[in-house]
Amino acid sequence: MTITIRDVADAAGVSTATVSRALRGLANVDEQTRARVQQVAVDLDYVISPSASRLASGRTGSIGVVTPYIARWFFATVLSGVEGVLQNAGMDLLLMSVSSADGHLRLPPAPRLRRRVDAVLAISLPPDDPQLTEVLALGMPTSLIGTQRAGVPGVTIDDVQAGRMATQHLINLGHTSIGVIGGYQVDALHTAEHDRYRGYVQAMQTANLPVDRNRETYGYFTVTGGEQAMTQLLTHPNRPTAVFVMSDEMAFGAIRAMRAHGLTPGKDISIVGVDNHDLAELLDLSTVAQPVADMGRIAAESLLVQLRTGAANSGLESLQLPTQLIVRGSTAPVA
Amino acid sequence: MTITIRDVADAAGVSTATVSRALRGLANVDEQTRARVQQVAVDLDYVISPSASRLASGRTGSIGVVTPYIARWFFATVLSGVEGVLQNAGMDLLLMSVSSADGHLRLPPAPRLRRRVDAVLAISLPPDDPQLTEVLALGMPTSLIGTQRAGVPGVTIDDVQAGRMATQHLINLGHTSIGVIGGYQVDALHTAEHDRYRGYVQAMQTANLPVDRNRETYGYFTVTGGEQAMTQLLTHPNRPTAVFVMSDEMAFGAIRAMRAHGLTPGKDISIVGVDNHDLAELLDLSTVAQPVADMGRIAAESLLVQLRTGAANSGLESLQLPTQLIVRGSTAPVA
DNA sequence: TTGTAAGCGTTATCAT
DNA sequence: ATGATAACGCTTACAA
Repeated sequence: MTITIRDVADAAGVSTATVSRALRGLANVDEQTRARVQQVAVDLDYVISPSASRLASGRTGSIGVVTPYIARWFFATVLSGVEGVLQNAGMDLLLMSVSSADGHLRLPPAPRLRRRVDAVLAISLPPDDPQLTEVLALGMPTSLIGTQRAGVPGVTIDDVQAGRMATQHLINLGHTSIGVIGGYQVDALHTAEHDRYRGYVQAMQTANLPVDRNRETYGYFTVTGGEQAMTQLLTHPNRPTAVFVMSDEMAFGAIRAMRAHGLTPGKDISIVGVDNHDLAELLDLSTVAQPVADMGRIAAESLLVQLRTGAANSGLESLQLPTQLIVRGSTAPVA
Repeated sequence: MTITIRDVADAAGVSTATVSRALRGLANVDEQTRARVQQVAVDLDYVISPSASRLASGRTGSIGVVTPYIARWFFATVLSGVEGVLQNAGMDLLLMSVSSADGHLRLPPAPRLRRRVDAVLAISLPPDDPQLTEVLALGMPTSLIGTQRAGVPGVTIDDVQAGRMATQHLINLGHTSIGVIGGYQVDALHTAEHDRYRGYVQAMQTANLPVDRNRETYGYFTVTGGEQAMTQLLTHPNRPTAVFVMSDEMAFGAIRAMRAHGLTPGKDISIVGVDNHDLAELLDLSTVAQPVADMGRIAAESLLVQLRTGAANSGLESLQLPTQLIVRGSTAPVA
């Protein structure tokens, strides 16, 4: 019923081995033969059975993308970059979310990944995350996006620099009382937010400005989280005149909080975010732009290279992409 | 090296057949035996080979999600709903984007889907799209999200009603000169935008208001597209006093265009969108909310049912989820 | 360059 | 309830 390599072989008058070689573009196949086989395959509307191929070859031809979120801008944008590259390479993309945020108790990714993918792409998993550790223990090529871990290739931006740029921008505008809205806890090691915080501290200290932990809040990288964090800052005794927000989405929330308090971004308090979200321009938000889709593309390509090279986690170390400060109306000289 | 069902069978002192039954929870297995087998499997850290299982059973245990976009809010949100359900059901999610928007000439989905998934979930593919037709010709269970096609189960909202609600809201506010920003071409049959347009026309005609095609523009469902469309409307001889925009993202662009012209949403021109995008509230945008993540969840669940029932496209017809008008500051009584 | 044939690790049929 | 064993459809040494 379903047509197999056997049928193609018979129709083309060759062996299944030759069909296999011809169709996969291997060398050592007479071009005449190859052409004939290809033609027959098309005529018969032959489609290879991935399962059989995988079983026989040991390769799955698919890569797993592990991400804590799907619907958030950063993750969706990275994912779209990854998808483009993988589809182009003829690889299957197995999408797997890890995160109990939506209530479900999810199985750890490692067991779900075993034997079903050739490589893994992990988006913004904290480098010390035990789930990540388990995945790495699987021993397959792995690439990290947004975070760094020794010995594992990946793509990030220079988060320290991003934090420094954003903060320095505020300092340059004359601000001395500068607050921070982070994600969860800036103390976690090696995460993007920690690095961004370090950049903030560097800039402040270089300018001999006080780093006041009372002006540090967390917005959980969500709009509403940012709104709450900003509200907290606004109700603080001596509120900051400027705030470095570690993501645009949180900054959007912060802007909303300001409006609720009758305050105008840029005019009353300066706000600078990170990402250059699609809507940052619309909201006139100053931000440190990062090439999100490119991060996905490049990480995916690096993974394909690892796969071809055969060497797991070899050679390619962590790559840092450039960021760019984009000044808009949400930041202005201190009154 | 890699441990197989054979190893488990030997260690448990049973045949591979029994191991297979025991581990899959089939009936006709002594519970004592099952328990022992399970224990051995755990001890040996046995993981089934999906390829072998698929080859032998003919089922892939994975479903393909076909979408034109990944990074756009609606699609990413649907996708996250789908992913949650599938992961919960132990199904693999194969993500496949169709769209030449990012430059790549992509292979049609049907050949890429054949023999590698058990079912397909298509997000917002026009019902008359030849690619969709090819996918359906594959004869596997398929579910549509956001569009309807005779004989194919799916989940949508009542787009006619959505268009009517939005428009009627503007009419209720006293507007008589109402423009439209659609996606591509509202003439395409059965697409969401066509239905929304029909709803608009219904409302206008019921109110004895003129439907002026000069006040119909297209924003390609993007922010910048919406901006351009709005700009076009604004530079029109007699501009509308209110605009029904078929998606929030386009509405965001429209708002930006208004600002560029020194106009304020709600005050100078009323704007109502569709979606209730995460940032709609922030931008004070009135909109017709649709339960996007739910659409993904429900469609995925319906697909799982089809898979279990075994009947392709049987029973379950298209399901419509309720929408809700959310009134915010971007719509106000006509001056 | 091409063919032969032994796997690859399950599932499922048919006995027992 | 359990066991033998024939598929499942391809890849890949090894031969020729």
